[in-house]
Amino acid sequence: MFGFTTISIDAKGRLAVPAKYRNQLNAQNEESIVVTRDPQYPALKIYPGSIWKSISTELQSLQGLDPIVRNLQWTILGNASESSFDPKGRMLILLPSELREYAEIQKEQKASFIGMGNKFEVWNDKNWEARQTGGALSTEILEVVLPESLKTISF
Amino acid sequence: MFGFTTISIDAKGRLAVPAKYRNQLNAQNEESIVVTRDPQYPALKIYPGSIWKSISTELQSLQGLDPIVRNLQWTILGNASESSFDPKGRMLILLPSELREYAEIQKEQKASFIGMGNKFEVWNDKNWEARQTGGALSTEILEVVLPESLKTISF
DNA sequence: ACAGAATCCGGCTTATAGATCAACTCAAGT
DNA sequence: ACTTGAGTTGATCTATAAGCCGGATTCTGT
Repeated sequence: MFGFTTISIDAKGRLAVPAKYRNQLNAQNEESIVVTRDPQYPALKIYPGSIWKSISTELQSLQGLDPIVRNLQWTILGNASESSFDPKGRMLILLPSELREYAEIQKEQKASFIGMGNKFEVWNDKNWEARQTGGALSTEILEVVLPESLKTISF
Repeated sequence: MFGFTTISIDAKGRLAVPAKYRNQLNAQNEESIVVTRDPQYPALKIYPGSIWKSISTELQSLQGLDPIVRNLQWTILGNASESSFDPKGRMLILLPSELREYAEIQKEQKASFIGMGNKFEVWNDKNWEARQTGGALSTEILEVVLPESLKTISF
């Protein structure tokens, strides 16, 4: 589940998961996926159900006194939205408007769907292109110094 | 799997893997290969399936909030494209247009296919020649300072 | 509570990109 | 010179994305 595809967001703010990834998700018996914020960049993360389960469990189990940890819990857990396959094995995700805003993705626009192995990212395609060529994003990159407790989680 | 061959990209942006390498891949029971960006130079990397598996697994497992790590994940995982042998044992790879652009390889042009042992590289043949003679590439080389966590991965 | 409006969700159709299949030419070796 | 295999080009076909439409459901305002 690698590589990227340019997809279009329809007039209703929906995103269709590209078939090549869908097929693999089906093959792995994944029944749902979860969309949430990327904690650093103006982008969205998409996790297959099983991956989400382990990441969210790990995040929840962390003690909540460290401000960075709490922030991560809010942004990742608090913005999660689950979708599942339709009876024909297709998947059309309705991106909640807060997530669309966060990732600067408008309706009827192009977006980049990026396969990162066990998870995916969705970018406004202009931002993705800028990233690829080393250009500036419209939103600043956050500098994050991670506490030890997070070093083992790969978001 | 060493040495280099000059190959040509056809009008549709396709690349045929030279027979001498193909045969060795077959002999090693490799069933697919993965093309992706070289993280430093305007060139493409081609990994046999098994090699790709270990590299991509290592990359994914790295903690994902470090900007350098994420950049590597994006460029390597996010640009990967898999191909497999056809029934006759031949292999014709369609190079995605973004990869062609990145490596400055145009349709109907020559390219250099370089065997590096357990992986291959594909260069615009002018750039390859320039590299060989110490001349300047048309695109600057990126300076990359690798964090310790990446020192063990041989891309 | 009801009506109207807006939003959400599924089905259908069509243009297209990409994968497969096939054929031709060239080069090399016997 | 003939045969075989490789490289290259061309053609076809299938799967998919995306646009469109209509029905259903929820929300809102009166």
